[in-house]
Amino acid sequence: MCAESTPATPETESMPNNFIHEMIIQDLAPGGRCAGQAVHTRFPPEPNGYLHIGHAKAIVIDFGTAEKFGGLCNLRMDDTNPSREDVEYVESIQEDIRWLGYDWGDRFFYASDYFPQTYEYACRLIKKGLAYVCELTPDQIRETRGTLTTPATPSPFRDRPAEESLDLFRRMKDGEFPDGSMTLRAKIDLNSGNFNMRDPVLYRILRANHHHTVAAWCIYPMYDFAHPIEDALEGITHSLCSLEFEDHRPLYDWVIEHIDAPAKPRQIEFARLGINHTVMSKRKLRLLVETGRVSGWDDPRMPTLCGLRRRGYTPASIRSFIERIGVSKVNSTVDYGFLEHCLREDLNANAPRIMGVLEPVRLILDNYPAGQSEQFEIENNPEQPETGTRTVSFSRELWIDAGDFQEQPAKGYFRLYPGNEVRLKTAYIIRCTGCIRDAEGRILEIHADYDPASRGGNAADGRKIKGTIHWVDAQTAIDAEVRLYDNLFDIEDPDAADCNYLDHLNPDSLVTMTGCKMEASVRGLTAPAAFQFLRHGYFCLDAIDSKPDALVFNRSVSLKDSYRGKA
RNA sequence: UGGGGUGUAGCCAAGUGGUAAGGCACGGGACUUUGACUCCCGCACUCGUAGGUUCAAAUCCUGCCACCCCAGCCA
Repeated sequence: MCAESTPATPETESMPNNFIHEMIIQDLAPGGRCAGQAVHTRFPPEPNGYLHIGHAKAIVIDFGTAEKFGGLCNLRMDDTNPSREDVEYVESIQEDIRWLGYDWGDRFFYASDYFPQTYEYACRLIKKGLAYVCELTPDQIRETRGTLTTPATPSPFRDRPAEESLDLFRRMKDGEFPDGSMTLRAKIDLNSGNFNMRDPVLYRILRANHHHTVAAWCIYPMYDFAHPIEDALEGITHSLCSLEFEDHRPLYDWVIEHIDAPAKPRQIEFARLGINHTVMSKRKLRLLVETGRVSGWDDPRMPTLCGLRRRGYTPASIRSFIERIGVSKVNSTVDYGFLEHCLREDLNANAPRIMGVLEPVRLILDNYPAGQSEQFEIENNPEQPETGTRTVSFSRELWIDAGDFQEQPAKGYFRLYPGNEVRLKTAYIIRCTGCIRDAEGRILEIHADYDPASRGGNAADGRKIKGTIHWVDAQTAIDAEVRLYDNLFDIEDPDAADCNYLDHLNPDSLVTMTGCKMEASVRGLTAPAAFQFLRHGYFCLDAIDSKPDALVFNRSVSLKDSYRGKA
C-alpha cells in the first residue's frame, strides 16, 4: 500500500524555464546543434542503493525536461561496476520512479547490454592509435599521474603498437589475465591540467558476478568511456548530470568525437540537492541502516523515497518541492522546512481528515443521558466539500486530548478549563465543570455539561465560542499507536567536514505514543490516508506496520515552529 | 601551486545595460466549527569586494576575496 493522495501526473507546464531549458532552446533553434530533433534525455542511476530525495531532483529534471519539450526520457541502469550492484536496487529504483509519477514506457535499458558495442568502440580507438593496453599497477598509475602542477609521466606501454594492444585487449576480454593486471587507457594529454585527460583508464579486468550479465564479461568499461557511448547509442540529445562531472565533460566529448558516435549528445551539469538536518550520500545512509540506527532504507526518518513515502509524503508534494527549488549551478542547501511546506500544501488540499487524540483523557458529559448515543456527519475535507462526509458516533463519555484541557489555564489559553466553554467539533458546545485526579495528581476524568441546544456546534443564542477541539467517542474509539518523527540529525549540517554525523543523530527523532484514540471511521480508509489533527501536524497510516487491530500512524510533518512550545 | 565551477535577503531563486520578481522562514493584522488553512501588510536604497567604462551597471571590463569539485582499475 502506498500513500498516494493525488494523481501522479507531473505538471511540468508550470515549471519555469531554467538555464538548462535556455540552453536546449538554443540547441533547438534553426541552425542550432540539434535543430529539428526531438529532445531525448535519460535518468541513469547505478543500481547500488535506494533512491533518495536528491535523486528525485535528477528524475524531475530528466523526465520533466524531456516532457517540457515533447521528448522522451529513458531509464537506464548504469551498471558498469558489478561489485556493488544488485537486482534488489534495480527493482526498488523502478518502483520509486513509478511512485513519483514518471513513465519510461518501453525504454528501460541496462548499460551492460551495450558491452558488445562498447568493446567494439574500444577496438576502434586502439586501431586509430588512441588507446593502448597498459600493464602498470594501480599504484604505478597513481604515481605517474603527476600532481596539480606537474604533468604525468608517460606509461612505458604508451607507444605499444596498435596490433599488440588489440591482441592484448582481446585476450583481456577472453580472461587470460588476472584482475587488475592490465587496463586499456586512452592516449590523450599527459600535460592537461585536467586529470581526466591524463590517459584515463577505459577498461579494467574484474571478475565478479554481474547482476544482469552474470559472468559473460571479465572486463568492464569505466563510467567515462561507457556513459557517452550509452547516451549516443540511445540517441540522447541532452545528458543532464550533476556538477562534479563538469571536469569529465572534455573526456565525454573526446569519446563522442573519436568513436565516430551515431549521435552527439551534449552534457549539461546542474547542482545536486542538499537539505539541512539530513545526509544524502548513499554511503552515509547505508551506514545508518547497517548499524541499526534506523529500521531500514524505508525508515520514515530517512530521506529515501521509500522512507518519505512511508512517512506520508505524497508524490505530488515531492515533485512540487523539486520544481519550486529551481535548477542552478550554485551549491545550495534547502531548508527541510520547505519540503514540509510543500507537503502541508498538498495534504491540506487533498488529505481526508479524521479526529484523534494522542494523549487521551476521559471527558464525561454529566447532563448527557447515559446509554444514549447519536451520530454526526462530518466533512471529510473542508477544502473539498465534494469528498462528502462520514458518520461519527457521540455519547456521554468521550476522549479528548490532555493538551486541550488545563485546570489552571495559562495566559491566553482558550480551550477547555473549569468554567470555560469550548466546542466539540461539529457536535456540541460544552462547559467544563471540573476534573477528578487520582492520588498521584493525574487527571482521571474531566467533567462538563453540554448545551443540548447547540447540536452541530452553533449556540442557539449566537454566542461566540473561541475554542474548538477534537474528540472521540469512548464507546467506539479505536486504539492506535502514533509515531512522531523529527529531523534525523539535531544539527543543521551533518555533512560538515569537521563533524562526525553519527555523533549528531537526533535522540528525539522518534517518539512513540501508545494508547492513542482514533475515531472509528478510520477503519474504512485505505491509501491515500493522511490526517490532520491536534494543532496541527499531519499524520498518515503506516502502510507497512499497520495491522487490523493495531493501527500505526506516522506524523508526516512536524508541527510548525510557530506552534512549538505553546500549550 | 594546476584545471574546472559558483558568489543576489536567514534559506532557495528570477534578473541577460534602464533603476532588485516569486517562494520558504520571520514579524504584524483580519478571518476561522482545526490556535490549522485562507487573506492582507511588512521584510535587499542594494547584488562577494575594489576600481573602471556609461546619461544609466546585479548585468560590460580589470584586479582581489571566499567557497565547491578534480590526482579510483567508483559513478
